[in-house]
Amino acid sequence: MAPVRRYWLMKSEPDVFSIDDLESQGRTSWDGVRNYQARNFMRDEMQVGDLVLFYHSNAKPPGVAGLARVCTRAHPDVSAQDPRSEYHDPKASPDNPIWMMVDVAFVAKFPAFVSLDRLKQEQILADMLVLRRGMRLSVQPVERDHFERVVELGNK
DNA sequence: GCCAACGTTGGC
DNA sequence: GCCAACGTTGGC
Repeated sequence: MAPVRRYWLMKSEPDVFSIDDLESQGRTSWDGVRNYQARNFMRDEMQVGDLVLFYHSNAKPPGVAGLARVCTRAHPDVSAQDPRSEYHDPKASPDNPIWMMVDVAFVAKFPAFVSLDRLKQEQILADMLVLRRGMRLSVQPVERDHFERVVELGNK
């Protein structure tokens, strides 16, 4: 039975890590997620091969900058155990890492950046999670129809 | 810089 | 378990 591919949106502040950074590095461990719901998506539902909308948050303008692919299952985010890391969590330990991450690989930078304003103009995307008021989740599922439409917009 | 929305913490 | 206080997110 072929696995059902899922689609995701992951937020990154481009001042910290942008789609260009991912392109030059090829792949990265998605460290620093410190929200349980976001962690649970990575830990419980992400599969190798899932595709990801790479979203630039806290940016001018905010929006979807490109595509990435999940290339590992979830594994411990060891930055939580590093006292010198800005992502340090004193409750995390080798026996109880608490926080998890996946690795993602660069797939493409969109020829046309899909701004948040542009997303809001699309009727078909009206109930996309990222457009919901107060939606702060940095890792969120995306419906296939929504994913495909965003990719169309990005490739225009 | 503002601030609404949300998640977490901790006293009770 | 409640909830006020606090910290963070993230668009504007």
